[in-house]
Amino acid sequence: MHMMVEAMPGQKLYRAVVDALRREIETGRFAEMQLLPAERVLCELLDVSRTTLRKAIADLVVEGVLLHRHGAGTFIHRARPHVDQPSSRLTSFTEDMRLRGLEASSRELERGVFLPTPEEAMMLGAGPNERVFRLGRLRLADGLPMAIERATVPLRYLPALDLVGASLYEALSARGFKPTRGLQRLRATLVSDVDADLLGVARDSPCVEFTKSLYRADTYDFVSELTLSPPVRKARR
Amino acid sequence: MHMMVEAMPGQKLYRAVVDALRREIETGRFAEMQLLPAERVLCELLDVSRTTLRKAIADLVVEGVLLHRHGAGTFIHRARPHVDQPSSRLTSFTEDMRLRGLEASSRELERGVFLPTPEEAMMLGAGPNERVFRLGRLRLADGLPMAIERATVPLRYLPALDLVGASLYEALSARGFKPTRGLQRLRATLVSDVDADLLGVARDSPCVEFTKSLYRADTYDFVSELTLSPPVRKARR
DNA sequence: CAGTGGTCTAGACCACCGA
DNA sequence: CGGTGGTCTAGACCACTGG
Repeated sequence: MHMMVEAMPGQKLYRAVVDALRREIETGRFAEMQLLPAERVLCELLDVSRTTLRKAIADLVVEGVLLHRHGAGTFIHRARPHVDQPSSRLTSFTEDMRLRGLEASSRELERGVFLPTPEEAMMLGAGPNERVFRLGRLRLADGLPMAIERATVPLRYLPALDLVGASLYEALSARGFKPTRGLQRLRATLVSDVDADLLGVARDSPCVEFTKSLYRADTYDFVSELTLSPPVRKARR
Repeated sequence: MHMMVEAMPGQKLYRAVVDALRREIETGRFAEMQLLPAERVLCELLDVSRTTLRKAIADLVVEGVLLHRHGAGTFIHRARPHVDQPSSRLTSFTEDMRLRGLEASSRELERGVFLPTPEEAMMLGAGPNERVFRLGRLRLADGLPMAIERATVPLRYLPALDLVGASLYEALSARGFKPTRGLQRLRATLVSDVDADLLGVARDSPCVEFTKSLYRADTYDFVSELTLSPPVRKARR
């Protein structure tokens, strides 16, 4: 009856529970169900403590798979409106441009392994000596520079570097890391000299800086993007 | 020696611990410190179980106040680059415009208590009968419509409605809810008929829809914003 | 009211960091 | 190695939901 939640050595029990629950919800005996069995029932089924079970459930709630309702029960979040692919943002530039009738392209600016800047170390929660992978791209629409995308991610989350192709997110996904939640800022700022040259605008031009921090479970990485207040040329339809 | 963490009746103990820690970090005996005392030490100081203490610490980590480092300790996140006021986004329109040399203004479109749409109910994790407060504003720059901001928040997170002034975030903060993390989407879309009229553009004009979901701890609310691909008139400096 | 999730406790052991 | 945070347990009581 155990529903089998044996944690492989080195694996955390609650992660095994997360997997087990996800499995049962998607294709197992909880498929078709809208309401998860009560926690105390699940504890017996899975043979884990309630604390462990709740830790697992909490993860799935953050993921958007489950939904708590205090005195009512834990619900399975079917038909979620925001299933957004984790990669949707990084690929969306192309999509955005396409919908405006512009052709998107990009030029790689920087790619490699570095020591994090103090700011990065703080944002990533990484040690000052823990190396990070950095990828910077200039984004163009119909050949016109539109944005600069930068992504920095602690090395430990990445597979072999030569496997990192155009999409950093694919590489992350391959390792099982799917950034799904984020903290973001959007604010006016002044474009730096170097960035100004790249974008082909006068330095100190007003710009919108968009910084997005993605994190997953207990850790996170971040993506920063600098978008020029559009050099929109002509109305398009 | 207790450092006084008595939870008022009806208040959760770990919230009291959160407050106590925040106080000590900002102006108390942990000011100047970079490394928080060990958890087992804090447990004795505060006279709470380690579980409760960790729950409190976890909240502060989510808030960006503290930072975990496994075998090393729990650090105080001083000089955070992203201290963003929770209200920064909602007020940032004004700031953005100011930096571009434009004068920002706004017109209130909608304000009141409603039943949530099914989509909202799902996003907010609210019951279909739980009422929500909704606030919509048209944002203008030098009198020109630039964006539509909408915010929806479950009523239970708000104080008396007549206390909700121009800033929904201030009202939330007053109740101790500080949305600090978010999931966001940014995508190209077509502006709806009504919105098109409001913005004074032809319907089906290309637009960028920015949807931001803010959540706090175990629940969340959301803010949605629609920004017109700028009707930029003339270069400004 | 019975049943649910939410909080809290005390204690044990594991995994990691740094000197 | 000692000290730190991370996981896990078993059990208790509180707070809310719904019929």
